[in-house]
Amino acid sequence: MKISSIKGFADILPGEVETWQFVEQKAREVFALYNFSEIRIPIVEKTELFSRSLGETTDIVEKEMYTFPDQDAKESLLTLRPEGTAGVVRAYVEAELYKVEPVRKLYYLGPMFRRERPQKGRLRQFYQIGGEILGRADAYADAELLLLLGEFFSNVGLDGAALELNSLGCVRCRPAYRKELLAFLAQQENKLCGNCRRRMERNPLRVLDCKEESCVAITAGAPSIQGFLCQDCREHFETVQKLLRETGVDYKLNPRMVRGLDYYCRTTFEWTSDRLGSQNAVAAGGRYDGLVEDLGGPPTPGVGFAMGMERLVLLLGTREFDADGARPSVYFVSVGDGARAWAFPAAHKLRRRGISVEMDGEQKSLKSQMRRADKVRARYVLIVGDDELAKGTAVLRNMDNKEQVEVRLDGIDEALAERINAK
RNA sequence: GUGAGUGUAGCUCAAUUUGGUUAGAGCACUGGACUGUGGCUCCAGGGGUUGAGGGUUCAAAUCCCUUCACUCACCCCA
Repeated sequence: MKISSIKGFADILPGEVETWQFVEQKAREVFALYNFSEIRIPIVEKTELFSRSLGETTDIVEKEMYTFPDQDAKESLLTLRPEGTAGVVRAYVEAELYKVEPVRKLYYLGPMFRRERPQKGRLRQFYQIGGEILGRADAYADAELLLLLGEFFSNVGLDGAALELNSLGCVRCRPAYRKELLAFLAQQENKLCGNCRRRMERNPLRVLDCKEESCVAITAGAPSIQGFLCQDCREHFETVQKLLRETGVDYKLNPRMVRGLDYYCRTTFEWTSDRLGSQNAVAAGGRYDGLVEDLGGPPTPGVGFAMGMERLVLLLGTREFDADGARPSVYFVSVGDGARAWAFPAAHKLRRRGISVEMDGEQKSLKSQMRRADKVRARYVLIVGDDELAKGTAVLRNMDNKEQVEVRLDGIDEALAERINAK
């Protein structure tokens, strides 16, 4: 009976993993450029961390988390992290990072878990790269994060992603808007779809995001959050936009954009692509000024984003990345037991000098060993047979230009090292 | 959680409409032509419980039922 991977959990195999490595490397580069430090946090946390930070009534907390009791303490529930921000903030508070330096720019990358029905660009274990700026309330922080993302997308060669912006207001001004919106929706409640009627109770802002045609028509006339922003929120949002314009970042305002997590306030954003099917957000995030305090830290503003790696990889495609690193420098072809006995320790010596060597251990025909060498794209082949061994020589063949020379086995590692490093 | 579509060799697909000998092809793999020299060419070979289980039938990849998996969409999100 074969065992298969479980639904929504995928392997990333050679041929595809190179794209992932490329993306990760570019991400580390851009984070370094903006002075972010990496943080590594656990994959499992207390359930309470997520229910408290994301919001009890969000879909994630209500039905998508992998939650289980710990072995010895049945009362304590654990959860596979469904997102990264909660853990980062928890760590920030727990290690009291704010005491030494309240402003922290952190990034993480790794797997997240949500038990949803898999589809294009959506898995149950999925990977995110995220960045957070903690301790800064100024609009420059928001804009910096957006610039970083734009820079990253251009560095990995992603085009066609569009940025949408909105402001959700803050604890001071959002309630008034919410009330107004609710009053508006209540007037036409019977014309809204069933979903939206449910949304009115949980999160009325979500109704704005409905794709149902009738709902879109109704909400077209709904009051806009923009009109309700308090002075501070309005100025903040205007500054963010001004900074984007000044740095030449294209964006579109989308007053209907709503985020799914309760902790967001003020600036929210989403980078989308129309090539992703229905899960079109490749990166998204926003400000979460109350979160640190909610999790037991001092009042500390924050802003962050998360990016879906499989979605990004989907967009980049498995294009050919320069696989030179995977090319062995030398392939040892040995004919005869004596030759093989010589080849094994010789390969070891070369590898210790930093030269990649592949060898055939099966003593197949010369032809098949050559084919193998060609398949793994070896630069050189060193052919050693018992005849050569007796003479103390070997044949070194350049696989790219077919030139081959006879070389002495004495000091072969030096000779090879020289030749290969010269290349 | 709901709906639809698809499951045949490692991969891409034929044969399913109209049930009928031994389920084919290309690519890939292994070997040979070339007895110690890769790619190209030619030849040969290995590889299948037709996703699984049950049913109908003289006969099932093909028809029916069940189940599983995958995919896409709803929902939601990155």
